[in-house]
Amino acid sequence: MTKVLAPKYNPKEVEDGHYSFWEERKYFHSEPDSSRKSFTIVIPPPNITGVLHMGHALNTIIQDVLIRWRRMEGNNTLWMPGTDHAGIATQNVVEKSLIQNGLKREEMGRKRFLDAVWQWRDEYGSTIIKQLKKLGSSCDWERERFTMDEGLSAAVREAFVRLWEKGLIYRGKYIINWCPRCQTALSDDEVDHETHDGHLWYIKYPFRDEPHLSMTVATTRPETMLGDVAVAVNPEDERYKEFVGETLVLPVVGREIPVIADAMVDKAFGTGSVKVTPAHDPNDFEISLNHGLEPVVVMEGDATMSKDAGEYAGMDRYECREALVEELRHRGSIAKIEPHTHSVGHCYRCRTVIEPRLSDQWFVKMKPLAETAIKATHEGLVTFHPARWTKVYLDWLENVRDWCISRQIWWGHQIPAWHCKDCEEVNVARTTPTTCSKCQGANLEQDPDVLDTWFSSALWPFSTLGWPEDTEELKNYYPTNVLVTDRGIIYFWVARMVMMGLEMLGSVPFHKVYIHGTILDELGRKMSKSMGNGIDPLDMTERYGVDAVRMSLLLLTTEGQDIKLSESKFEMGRNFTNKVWNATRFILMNLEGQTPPPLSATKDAALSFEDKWILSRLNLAIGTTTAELERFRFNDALRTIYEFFWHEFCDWYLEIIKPRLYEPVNEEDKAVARSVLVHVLQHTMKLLHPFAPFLTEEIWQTLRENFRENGLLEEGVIIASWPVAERRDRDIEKTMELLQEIVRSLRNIRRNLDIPDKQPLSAIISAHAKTAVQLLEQHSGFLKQMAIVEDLDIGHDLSKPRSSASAVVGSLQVFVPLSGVIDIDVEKQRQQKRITELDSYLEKVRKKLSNKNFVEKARADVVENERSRETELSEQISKLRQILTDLEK
RNA sequence: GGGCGCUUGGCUCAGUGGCUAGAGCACUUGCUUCACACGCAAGGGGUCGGUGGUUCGAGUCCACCAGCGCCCACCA
Repeated sequence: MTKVLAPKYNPKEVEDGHYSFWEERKYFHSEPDSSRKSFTIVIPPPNITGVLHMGHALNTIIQDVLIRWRRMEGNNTLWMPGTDHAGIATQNVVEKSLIQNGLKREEMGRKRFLDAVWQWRDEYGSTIIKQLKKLGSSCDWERERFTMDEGLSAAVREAFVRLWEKGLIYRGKYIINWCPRCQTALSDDEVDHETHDGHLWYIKYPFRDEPHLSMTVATTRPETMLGDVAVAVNPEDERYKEFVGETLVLPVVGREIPVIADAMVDKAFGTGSVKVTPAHDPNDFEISLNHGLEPVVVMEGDATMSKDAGEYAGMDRYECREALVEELRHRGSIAKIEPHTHSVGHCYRCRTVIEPRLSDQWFVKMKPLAETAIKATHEGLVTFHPARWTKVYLDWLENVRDWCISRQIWWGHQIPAWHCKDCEEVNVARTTPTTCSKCQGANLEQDPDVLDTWFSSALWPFSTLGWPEDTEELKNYYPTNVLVTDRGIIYFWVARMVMMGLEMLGSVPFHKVYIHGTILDELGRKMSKSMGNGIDPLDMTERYGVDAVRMSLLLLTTEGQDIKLSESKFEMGRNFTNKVWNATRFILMNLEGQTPPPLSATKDAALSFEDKWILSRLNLAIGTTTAELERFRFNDALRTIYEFFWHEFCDWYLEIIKPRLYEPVNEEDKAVARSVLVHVLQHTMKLLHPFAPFLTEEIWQTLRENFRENGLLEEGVIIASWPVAERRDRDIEKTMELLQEIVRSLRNIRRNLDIPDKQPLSAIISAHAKTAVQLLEQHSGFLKQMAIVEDLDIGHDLSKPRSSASAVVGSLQVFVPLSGVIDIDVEKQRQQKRITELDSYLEKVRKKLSNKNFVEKARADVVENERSRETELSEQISKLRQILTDLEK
């Protein structure tokens, strides 16, 4: 008994069921298997604090398409999932929630706080994973990893120790980026620069020996003058040469500071003389090293002024700025204040203005690592898609600075270094040491800092596969094939993975990097929580269905271009899911519960014209879809299927075969049509499966339920094989094009002359060539049916009946005699318009052909093509002119 | 300051130097036709930001310009 489908596709009814079905069948699971080609993607691990947004959705859907497609192709496919502990972000979130319960991190202590974070993680950390599943992600969930789980933590330690042993990790006192709110160091990449409208304060520093004279320095941060230890000028600067070596007195503070010469000073900026604040500015720190100056720290970690700030101690940095400027103004020390636009660093996690701070930190020496990565990239071992990102990535590697990896937070991988309290030796070890390697003392204390989250992320492609153990997984799945991500983390993540992969395993972690576009709102702005301009992907899946969301996004995904998204875009996908659903419904209804023989059992001779045509087009669609997927052209791949299914299969094939189904000339012909229907449906469902897994699975299973016994579903119960393109028949495709054109021209006449859709026409088609007459006669049934023509007269050089509408199709003429009233003016207008149109084409063609250079230099086939176009166009025009003349009689 | 991307019909976007520049949405007209009004059929609408160049031929390559956007930079 045939299952009757509802007239509308209802995604909600089927989605959950199919997902758990796939999981139960272990459809997503992969085991190492050296006999098969593997295809691996590691997911960009979302933060455990994350909530799914459109960016994740797009990223995930793209990976799922690639994975499902390659799986269907027969690869041993692994999509490795997991989450990232996201050090600072998570610590911030948990701290906030604890504060609501009156709990402060500092009061709780490290151990209790970390317990609370783990608890939070167990409770909320898998939210995003559930959301990824909702989208249909076919990850191997049995292998899910977390950057802080045991195995990955071991990998982090191993990597750290190896780098330390090679001298690629060092510790020291430097100026780093400090977030006063998160109270931790950040790497250069974790600082977002924004342009601010600020001021440039010009402050006069008097000479000690001649207090009525002074040097003027310009600064954007007057409060840091409390920590000034010198004034520097360029050694080449004639204006100041004579002052080098003199002593100035720092206003308000009263400290005596020297005038020094340093090439780092830009003569052209400000006054050409600059205050030197080593503890609070990276350049000044460098200058101080060259000149042996002792830094004066005037600010604490929370951006309040320190005791060395004298009377300003305890004030917030901006409060201090205001008070100090007021004081300077009062004393007459301000020469002038100018408006000044400059860029200000902000913490990428909390937006607080970054403070350069002098402190002890751990660093990775990047140059040697970068060089290896650059080399591997030049050798083509890693390619970017689109290719332009290669340059962005290489530029970063070439100018890379050392990476500050220590963070003064608690949530993360604590640095595997133990400080000996007796001899100050730093013991770096894979396992917790009990005695100092230098003095054998047992007074060891682990470094309190944790590692930058991106340190563990950099190991992700192999730590998730069991490294540093020598696992079967590593042998089978590493290097992975494709990395799919967004341009925002090329430096943070992609480049560092390449470096670490090469350093730890000696090979790149992936061969291709696909960088997809960013999802923007309707106005082209980034979607953000604070602006409230986001579109919630889960809300969209509720309203339109997962497959509709997937297909809509993929139809918008051109190679790497940003996507301006609005809710209405999802209608495109939903409409298509419904179209597919209804075509299936139609097919099932017309199979009447009977099982057609597989197409392979049907003789070619039994196939009719339209059968051969649709099969030829199917083969084209299969080939094109596959080729476009290879190139990461998701929109073109899906558009191919969309076009084929909707505008060829539904619009033409389903329509033309209706009589064969409803009033068949014989049962065999009906059975053949049914076989073709099922064949095309099955193959399109396969092609569509990576894009719309739920819909296609539902249809597949419905077919199976109905035809359990017939061998139509050769792969069993899950869509599991990718179709292979077979031969096309171009002659048939060409004939079809002609027939379609004739049908369209007849429909056009009908509409233009206001003939009701159902009223049958009489039509005459005149051809000059005998072969054309023959061909058309063969297909007269097709024409009659599709254009609703009752009497069709096809013949050699037939003449136009007196009162009739006409059209020229290729070398043919189509006439529709109209016994009743025919509006001559409408018909004349129609013909005139067409003549004008063709005339302009003809003009272009003639222009080309009259160009001697074109005829001589252009490819022969191009010239030949233009020649035949000229002939055809002029013939068409003259026929149309004749028609027009007749009308005027 | 440097780099990159974008500018094609009303809107959102495709478009591998040469098929009459396409699609979805919107629009117009006609259809409650027994798969689908989340539909069917027929249409209207752009000369591809500007200028110059390369070429037999440019939306497609090059240069410059303009507007929009993104990224990078030790702009005291």
